[in-house]
Amino acid sequence: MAVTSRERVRAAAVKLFAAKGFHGTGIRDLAQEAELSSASLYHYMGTKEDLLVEIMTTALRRLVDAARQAVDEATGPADRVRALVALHVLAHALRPAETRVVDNEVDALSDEPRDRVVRLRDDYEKLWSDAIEEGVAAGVFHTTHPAVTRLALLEMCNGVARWYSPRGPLPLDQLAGHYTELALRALGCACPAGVSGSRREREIVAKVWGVPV
Amino acid sequence: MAVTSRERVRAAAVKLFAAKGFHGTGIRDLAQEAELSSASLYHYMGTKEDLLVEIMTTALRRLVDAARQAVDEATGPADRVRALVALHVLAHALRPAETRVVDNEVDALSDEPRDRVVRLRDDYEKLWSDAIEEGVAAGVFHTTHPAVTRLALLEMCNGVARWYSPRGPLPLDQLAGHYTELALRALGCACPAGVSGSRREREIVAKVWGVPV
Amino acid sequence: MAVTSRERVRAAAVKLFAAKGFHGTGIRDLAQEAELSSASLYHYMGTKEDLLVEIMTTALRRLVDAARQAVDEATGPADRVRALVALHVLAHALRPAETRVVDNEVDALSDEPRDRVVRLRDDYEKLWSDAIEEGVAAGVFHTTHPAVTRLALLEMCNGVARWYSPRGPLPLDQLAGHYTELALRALGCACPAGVSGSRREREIVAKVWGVPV
Amino acid sequence: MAVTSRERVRAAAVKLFAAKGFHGTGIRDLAQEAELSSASLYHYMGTKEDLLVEIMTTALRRLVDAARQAVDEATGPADRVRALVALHVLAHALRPAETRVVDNEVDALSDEPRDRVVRLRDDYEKLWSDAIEEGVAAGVFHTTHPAVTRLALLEMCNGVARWYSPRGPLPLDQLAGHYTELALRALGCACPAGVSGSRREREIVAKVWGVPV
DNA sequence: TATGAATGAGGGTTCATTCAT
DNA sequence: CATGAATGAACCCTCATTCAT
Repeated sequence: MAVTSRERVRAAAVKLFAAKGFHGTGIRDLAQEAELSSASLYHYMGTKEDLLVEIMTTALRRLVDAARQAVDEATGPADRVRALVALHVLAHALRPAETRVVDNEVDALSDEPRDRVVRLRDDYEKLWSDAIEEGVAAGVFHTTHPAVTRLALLEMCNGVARWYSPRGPLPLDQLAGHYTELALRALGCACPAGVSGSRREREIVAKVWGVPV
Repeated sequence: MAVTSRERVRAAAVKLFAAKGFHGTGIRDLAQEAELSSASLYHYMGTKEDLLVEIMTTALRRLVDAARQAVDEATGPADRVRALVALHVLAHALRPAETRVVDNEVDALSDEPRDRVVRLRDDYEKLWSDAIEEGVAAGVFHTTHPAVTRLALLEMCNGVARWYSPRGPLPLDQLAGHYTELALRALGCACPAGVSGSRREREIVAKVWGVPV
Repeated sequence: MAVTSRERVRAAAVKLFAAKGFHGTGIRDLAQEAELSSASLYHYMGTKEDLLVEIMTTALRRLVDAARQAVDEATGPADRVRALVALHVLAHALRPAETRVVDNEVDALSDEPRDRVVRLRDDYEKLWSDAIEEGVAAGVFHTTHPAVTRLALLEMCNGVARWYSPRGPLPLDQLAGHYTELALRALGCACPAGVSGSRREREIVAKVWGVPV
Repeated sequence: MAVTSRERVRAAAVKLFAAKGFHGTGIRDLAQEAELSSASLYHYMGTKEDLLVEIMTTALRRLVDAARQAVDEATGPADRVRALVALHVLAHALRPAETRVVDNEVDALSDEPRDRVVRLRDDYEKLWSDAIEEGVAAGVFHTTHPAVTRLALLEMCNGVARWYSPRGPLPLDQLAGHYTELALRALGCACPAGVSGSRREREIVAKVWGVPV
């Protein structure tokens, strides 16, 4: 059950990149947080940027995997958006550090890895636009600028990683439910009453992120 | 109507802090962008952090001023929220650099200036919470967690600064109108149809930011 | 008549690269020798390698310039070789540091600058092979492998930079004369008696290197 | 006839020290070349410098041993110099890596081992000066500065290690013969015609270096 | 025999900042 | 007003080396 040095390095990077930004985090900060010498860090990583890339791609791949699964299981566009929102919010609430890094540090990447990361993010957002457009086509959603709405909803949900605290008054499932309601309302959906909870998405998050949620 | 060096320095900082972050921007980058030597910069600024503080407080003060004015002129909670959203979106669309700095670089500040900035931001958000709570009390809005809703809407609108382009297909007033609609819907307001446009907010933005909008 | 910092940096590099090799010389060594902080070095140089490249190309260009001039003025192959040898020996005796860097540190260069340096060296050696081949064709020299002989003679003369001391017993002109004799003998030239001294080459060296020789 | 790890380490060091210099070669480079981990290297060597010392002293001892043998067998000063030159050239042509390390990396040694190495080199050069001075005394050689001539000839022959390739057009014995001729001519010896080939020296080299030459 | 883990020291380079001119 | 010169501290990263396994 030992925590390996490798894991400590990664955890330190996630924590500090989220808290102080990539450029605001020094190698010595990472070393101190990981309880290693700065030279030892380099047994477990390539460059500092490699570490960032690994964190971002892993996080994004998990998000994509989870979202694909949730979308596949959902029935109809409303439920699909509900699932996407719930998943996104839960992921941001439970993994705020990783998700903040993903949301804030894209500009810190150099060209090649940024392209790769952006491509992954595009894959993810495609799931959202498909669901939204499908709902619009089906007459379930009513929004004049679906692409803008998608961006607005995504940003709205991203914010959760910035302020949510598990020690706060709002239980996770209510948080997810609230955001789901906000999103579906914003989409002009008459359906909020009929949509289910977010139990299934919690399972997916727990499984994909491999933690006891 | 010459542009002073002081203005060029400030503009350079706004642009680069927005694009690469405070820690990602070097004094030499600023100097190059401002077409000055790095030593000359120090005739127009204190430390690099002073520059950041000045940018953030100015931007926030303008936002607060504009918002107060808009709120004062508005009639009823729905119109108040509409005005706040429109103003916020317009400001983020027209001043994406300043607003991105405000939204992303708070963590780069040291304790004392951060407190001041956070206090300003709290002043601003207070206008939002007041409007929302008033609407809830009046039975115009229906949301179970007004505070969460406020955060969600603010983040949603912040996103505009990340992607809006004046060269895109969406005119500014439609952008503002769309976000207004999303927000009021999310608030469970039956009123969207009855709310006016965003002409008045454009005037305020133009005046407060002192630019031909 | 002040010595500028820039000159001190260059002089330090020439001295230390010659004494300890490029890889054996640290930036901090250079700084100490130049009586500057290591950060200040970077006002006067690009990278450490840039400094090496500049030293090598300057030295080689001077050698080529001087040699071309000497060759042009010389009369006949024997005198041409005599002039080349005398010039080479004088340059290596008077500028041992620069010439040792040129002779020993080519491998320390990365691909692109190495190619440039090698091309310059080839230009220089071409003057030698032309003179030798001309002499062979004219029946003045007798050597079965002119190319090998050229390499042998060049290496022979390079050695001067490794051991010659102005405080030693051998005056410069005798040094040059001796090497001239060795070279012409090795070339199977019956002429040594008839060739002049090295006064003209000393003038050229003095002029090209810009020093009171 | 397996190649031991110890031998692989030594061979790697010889190759890399010759190609990139002592300071230009890292422990990790050696490990990679020897196909071992960098920690494992230390089973077969002391410090990196110990490795260099061992390589240099071995090479120099072999050179001294071979030269002594060649000198003992030679008859008269001309044949003695011929043998020394042939041996030196053959050794440098066949063992370019070792000889380049000996010729170029003396400055990389710290004081104590450098003294030892220099002493060995002096032993070797003594054989040359003895032969030359003997020849001068006997009236066989004619050179006004025998010590300078010795240095010139040694450097001339060292150069072979820098450029000779067994895949080139010049057979080894002709190479040796050519350098022999150059040397004896430079020494003002009327004898070149009468001197024998370099077969015996090839045998010595083969035996002392323990390889199929 | 062999290596993964670990590190203090140092590598080259850039940082934000000051100051004399 | 403007800057070249200058620097201590820090940057990311690699160095040669040790040691428990």
